[in-house]
Amino acid sequence: MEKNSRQLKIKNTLSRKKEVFEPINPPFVGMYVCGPTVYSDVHLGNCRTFISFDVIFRYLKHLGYKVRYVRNITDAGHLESDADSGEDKIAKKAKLEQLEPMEIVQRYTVDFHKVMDQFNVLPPSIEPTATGHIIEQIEMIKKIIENGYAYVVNGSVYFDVEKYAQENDYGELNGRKLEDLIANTRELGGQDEKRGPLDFALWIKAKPEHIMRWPSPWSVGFPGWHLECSAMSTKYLGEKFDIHGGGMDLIPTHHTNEIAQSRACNHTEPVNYWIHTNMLTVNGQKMSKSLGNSFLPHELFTGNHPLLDKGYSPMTVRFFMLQAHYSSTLDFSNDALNSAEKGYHRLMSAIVTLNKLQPSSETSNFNVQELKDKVYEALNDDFNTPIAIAQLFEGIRFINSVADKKATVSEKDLDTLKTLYHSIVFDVFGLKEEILEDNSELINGLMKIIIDIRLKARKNKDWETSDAIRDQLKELGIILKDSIDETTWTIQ
RNA sequence: GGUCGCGUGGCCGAGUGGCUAGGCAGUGGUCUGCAAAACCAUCUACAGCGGUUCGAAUCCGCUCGCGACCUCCA
Repeated sequence: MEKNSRQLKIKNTLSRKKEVFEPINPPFVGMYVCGPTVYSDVHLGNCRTFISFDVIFRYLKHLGYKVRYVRNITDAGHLESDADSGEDKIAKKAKLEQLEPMEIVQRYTVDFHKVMDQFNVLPPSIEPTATGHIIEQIEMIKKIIENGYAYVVNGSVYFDVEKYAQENDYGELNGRKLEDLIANTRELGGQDEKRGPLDFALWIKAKPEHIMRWPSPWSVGFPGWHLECSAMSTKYLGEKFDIHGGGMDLIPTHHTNEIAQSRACNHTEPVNYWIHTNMLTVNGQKMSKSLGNSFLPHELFTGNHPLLDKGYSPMTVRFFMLQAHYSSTLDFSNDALNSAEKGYHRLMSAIVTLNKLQPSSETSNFNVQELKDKVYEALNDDFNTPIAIAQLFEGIRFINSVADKKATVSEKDLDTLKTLYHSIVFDVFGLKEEILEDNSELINGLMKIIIDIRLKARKNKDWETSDAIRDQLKELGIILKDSIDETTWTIQ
């Protein structure tokens, strides 16, 4: 393999270029991803982001890096609007349902974990919560004030963007000029406390009716949304760490402000590589809660949604997402999901076939090493899973041909193939076998008896009986396949 | 309005200067009692116009269409 293709390259939002990945302290890698705000069910767009970063996490580990992956839970401070005057999302929901805010947080955190588990997303190394880090956030605000980048008004603390922008490039992540940003700011009510239109809250004094509140040097109140990520990433990954990720809709405000806060506090660029995932779309439009076109995971799994013909399994959906690059929009449709379902089954059954394969010759009539190189080349090129999958499908044709005795494979190549498919498909892509594995003695014994009876019927050309057995088993979800020398079965 | 991005064959979706992406669907064949699966072959492309180049889906310009952000959103 070329040395080039061995190196992992990452598209960095900061530079807008693909850069060779060089961790600060190899083999350690610090990665922070903005997690969910747990005030309602996760929708599928969120899931796409977490699945994308799960693959990135898995691949980095596969390459031998020791990754500390921090993904937060936002359980306070996320307001309804960015005017810093709206209600806290959690508190609002709590009021609506007459529950403690922490009951809301608990319910949707549990639900979130359950969905992540269904998608076979690995838990992060650390999953810190905003409410668990109020002290860290207060300390950070103190420093920012000391450094002169924040001011206090009526018990609330605001970040001074214009002051910051005098010495720093505020728009370095979103590529916009300060004047343009200011020119495009809408006049919003409730902003009278802010000096500049781009200033944002670090600490917000709680109104009397606000139920989520903590004491601070400035007021009894709560932290601003952007602050938690800066405080927690600094605490667990240091003032400067390797990778920060999230959905691309976080670029213009959340991540831009995160950088500003961190720099204002620690005087250093906090992140080397920014990775942003693109949106999931429905009929070409961004899937979002406010547009009402979002799917909940369980609606997708069960098919219980007006836009869906049927349900699709978590692994089908995961595979579907991996067939597109994380940085492209991905459009949701029944046709696309159906194709993905079939493709996923083709991949999985090829692995079952591969597991049973025996070396058939001293040589292989397929370049297995080249296949392996191409798969890694693809993944090293900014985690290009669609290309890697395409390569795996090239290999599947070979695997099936060997099984059909139309091609040969050497022992060494067979080993390489098995290792490649297992490590990429299961370890890196995080896919798993969904077909029910029931290898109990009883079932296997029963199936052998049934297949033997049917075999006799077939030898006697009693097609009526043999077809009846096959049809009735199919109704139970057991699929029989007659090949030349044997009949195999699978449970679906 | 400002900033940015996109437009690929029936559908999804890679690819950024010259070599078949891939999946699903279709067509023909092999295999098969049939079915399924599999294998082989094969069809449908690069929004439009102009430019650069020996050569462009790929670079540049214009036009048209779509989207994202600028308001909470992964």
